[in-house]
Amino acid sequence: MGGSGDKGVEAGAYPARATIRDVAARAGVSIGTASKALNANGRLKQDTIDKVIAAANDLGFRPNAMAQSLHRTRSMTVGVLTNDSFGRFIFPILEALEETLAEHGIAIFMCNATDDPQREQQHVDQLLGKRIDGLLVTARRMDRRPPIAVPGKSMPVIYVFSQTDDPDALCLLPDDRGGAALAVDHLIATGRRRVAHVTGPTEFEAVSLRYQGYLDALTRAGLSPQSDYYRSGAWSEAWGRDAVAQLFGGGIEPPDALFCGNDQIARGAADALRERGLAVPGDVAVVGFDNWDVMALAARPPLSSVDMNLHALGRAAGERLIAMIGGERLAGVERLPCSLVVRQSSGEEPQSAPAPKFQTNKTS
Amino acid sequence: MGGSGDKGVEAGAYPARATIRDVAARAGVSIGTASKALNANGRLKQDTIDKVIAAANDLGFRPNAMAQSLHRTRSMTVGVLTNDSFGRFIFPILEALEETLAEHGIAIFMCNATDDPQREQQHVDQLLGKRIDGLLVTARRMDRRPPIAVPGKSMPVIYVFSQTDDPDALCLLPDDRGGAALAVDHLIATGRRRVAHVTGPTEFEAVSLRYQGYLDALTRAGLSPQSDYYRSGAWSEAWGRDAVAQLFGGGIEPPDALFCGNDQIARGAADALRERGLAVPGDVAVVGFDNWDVMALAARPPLSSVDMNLHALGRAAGERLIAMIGGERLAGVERLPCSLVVRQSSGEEPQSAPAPKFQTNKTS
DNA sequence: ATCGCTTGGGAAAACCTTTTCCATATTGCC
DNA sequence: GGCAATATGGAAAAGGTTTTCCCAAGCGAT
Repeated sequence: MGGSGDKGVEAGAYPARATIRDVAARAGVSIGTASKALNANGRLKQDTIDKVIAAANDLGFRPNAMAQSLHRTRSMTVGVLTNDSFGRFIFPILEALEETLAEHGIAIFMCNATDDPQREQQHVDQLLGKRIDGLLVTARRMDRRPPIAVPGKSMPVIYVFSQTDDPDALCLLPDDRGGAALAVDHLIATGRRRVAHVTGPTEFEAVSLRYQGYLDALTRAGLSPQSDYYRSGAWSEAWGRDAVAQLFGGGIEPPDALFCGNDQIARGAADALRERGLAVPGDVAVVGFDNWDVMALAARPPLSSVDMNLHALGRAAGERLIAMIGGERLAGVERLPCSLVVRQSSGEEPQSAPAPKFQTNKTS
Repeated sequence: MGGSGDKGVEAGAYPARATIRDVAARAGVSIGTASKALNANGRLKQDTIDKVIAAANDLGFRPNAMAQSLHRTRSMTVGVLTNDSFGRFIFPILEALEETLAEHGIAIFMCNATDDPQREQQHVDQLLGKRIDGLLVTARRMDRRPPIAVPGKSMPVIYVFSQTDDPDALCLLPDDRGGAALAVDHLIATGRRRVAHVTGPTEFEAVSLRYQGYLDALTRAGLSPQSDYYRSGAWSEAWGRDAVAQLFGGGIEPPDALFCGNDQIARGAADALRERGLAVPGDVAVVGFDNWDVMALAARPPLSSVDMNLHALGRAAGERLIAMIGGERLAGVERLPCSLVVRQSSGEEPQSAPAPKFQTNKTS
């Protein structure tokens, strides 16, 4: 192993990597021939091919992908630009995305702009220089982000878990509305009639979408929504506890179910209910949103929760991006189905069977 | 904006990006001159420079980084290989790393091997082809991972938040032992004398290191460790609650302080103590580890906790990598200091002042 | 008017690989 | 033995950029 001599290497420098020229020299052939042997391309004697491959192995040769890309049309790289610093929602998406793209031999340049437009522009410039074949943008979800300026529409751009106004862009999001409806359907199906919705700050689009889903389900069941039962606050456990104090502190008829905007609120609510002497799910059923294991499984009892299927979202993003790089034109907003994971906080009985999953219909 | 004609573009294809040849043609100069103008390199008339820059702007020209790297020695990219899927510990590290490298114009290829040695090898091969200038490896921390095989030691490799046996490699880790001692010192300094340690599975090196730090602090204070006070279990809230039941259920003299191996254990313990009618910190002080906001801030009361300063770790990793790319030879295990963040779970009184921070000494 | 210097800009090599086209050598056939 | 056809491998261009080297023109000085 390792046959490259260290003659002339200055202290501290790393040895130059073998080129196809070195391989050709060692095999005693021309570089064109070496290339053909390594790529099984031209018509060569088996003996020659073997010689070249042996030489390449001896030298630990790896073809220089940049030189290759230079006259392929593709660089086989894409950029991922996150606006928010990488958060817990982005991780599963990224993981699935990386997996999907790696299957196609595509590598990912990872950039983080932390909401600084200037840094964002620098990153985009750098990525353009790298000749990425496509760009994937994720951001905090509160606001629609301004579109990325790609000169001359020279490559496909996908916004995932984030949205923009550019009508030519493709945006991939979870179906918050459908997911919420799924949760409330389930609560109603298990006999609850007074379902309250405790959720996060109204500035989030997700909050209004989930509220819509909540209304959808109530309407479908012939129940009339009650304004006392809609409570918006922070995305925190503390708010979940506060909301329970408000809802169960007298003055209004207490709900028999809580659909919470996220798992932290749900967990806070569950804690507060227990501390009030109310049984979950006996007296009040609770369903959260996000299916964040750290919260949902640690809560007492474990929380039923809506799963946004972020892994599937990431995989879909990868597939769409590959399709677009291949020339397909996709645009618009695509919402992918959520699932409901039922655990004890909404079940009649503690269940031991694997939690059933229901899916929202995929909406385009 | 965007002057490149769309003549001859097939449906679905993306327009070719402008090259320096296009710029030169538009400015009426040779490509060599165009290059010099854009890089402020040769001796050119100001007028010529202006013409070239104008042409480049018109065309939205970005130099092809791959072509540039072809005859620079540097590709200005590094690889990041995670072994564990990206977890919550890796995120802050990555963020700081990205920030540090971006400041130096270095881009990151992100790879995830999910513990599959074959996928890992594929990724390394791909990265070698991309001619990355350096490689950064992170992994789950339980075990020392086998070293990455880089043919001919042709580039620097850093293991961050993970360790390997390769004596030539540099490993960057938090100083678990010092961090633990910091926590226990603090408990002792605030008057606690019976400090128990409730921690995670013994297979984790971090568990034994933190235990060492716990012993260090006790010894320093002239307290003799009591074996009943060392409890190892899972990294979960449930285990924190169980441990409290064991420690306070009778049979042994109850401790007056708990130093927990992570924040989840600490939170579970705090909950269990409260439910037993014991005041935190009045009767029992609690300190966690990780300073994971989701746990530490949501606990009642908010948890004092040891912070591993992962952001600093990521930044250090970036800086070391840049130094090594520059030719410096670094190796061995470097442990970076942890901090203690004091909140109410260990304070005498609820404090309103910003939490003080103490740092462990940096050990090399 | 000639020499030498400075200034401005072009030509071409180099970086690494692939691919097309050609040249040589070998074989088969008449 | 001479020809064509095939098998094999080389030469060179292309891809985009930087950089070195060189040439031409303009200038002042003698």
